[in-house]
Amino acid sequence: MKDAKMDNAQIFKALADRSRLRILRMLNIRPLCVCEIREILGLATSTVSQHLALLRHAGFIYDIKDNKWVDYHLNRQSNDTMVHSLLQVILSNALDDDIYKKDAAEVRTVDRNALCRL
Amino acid sequence: MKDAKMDNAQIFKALADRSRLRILRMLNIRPLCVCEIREILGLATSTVSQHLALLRHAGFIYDIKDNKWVDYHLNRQSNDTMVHSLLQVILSNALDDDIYKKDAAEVRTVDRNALCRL
DNA sequence: CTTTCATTTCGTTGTTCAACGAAATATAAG
DNA sequence: CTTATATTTCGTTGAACAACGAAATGAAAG
Repeated sequence: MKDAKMDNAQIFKALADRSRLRILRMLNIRPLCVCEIREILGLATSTVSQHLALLRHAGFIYDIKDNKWVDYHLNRQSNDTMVHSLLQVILSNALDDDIYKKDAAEVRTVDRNALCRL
Repeated sequence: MKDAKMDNAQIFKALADRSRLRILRMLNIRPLCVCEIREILGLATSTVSQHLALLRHAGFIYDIKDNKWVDYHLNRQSNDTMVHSLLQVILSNALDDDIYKKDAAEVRTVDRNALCRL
């Protein structure tokens, strides 16, 4: 079942949060599971799950159940031109955000097998 | 005095509102004063003024005092690459928004001399 | 089948935000 | 200078939102 087409303003609302922008930019490096994102952002699991649901409804990401974990992927081929263009803008301006470098480093070193014992 | 450089998320927050998106797209047709925008959006003058202040702080628009009125202009040459790209995206997707056609027609017919007697 | 564990959903709480009208400001006209 | 008018600022109110922990779900492991 497909997500209903979203209002322009709702798409921007999905992006109007620092944590969600960080998530999108981290997913550009590689797909991540909820607990990896939780670890890097330092938020409660339930909060991260909420953020991911919001981004998914807006069409920016999708999830793939992989036995134990749920992997979240960037939706690079959105058929919504607004979503597609906005994703481009966000990713190409990642380096302007001071926290991005730190997040990127953590994405590369985080190990889901070590940390997912909440 | 220049506006301080804004956080990425704050820039998106400025766009995360239906009325503000409508304003940006209307200003793409021609500069407008507060009371013209108030008339088209059907909001209180103070509310419109607030929206305009927000968009101005984020760098999307600027204002020019013109004797009786304050004209708001689209800032098409922002030196913030994020702001510049986002404006492009918003304007080029205007036709996807159902209300845009109606707003555009009103922008072309509204007469500030007739309506600015609040 | 029961336990374990990753994730989602639910209910709550404090904060942010959009809206308004009233008061303040600023500027043009009389 | 005084009035009129366009806009901004202020204070308030109700709605939306981000955060949390607890409870529910669902799937793999024992």
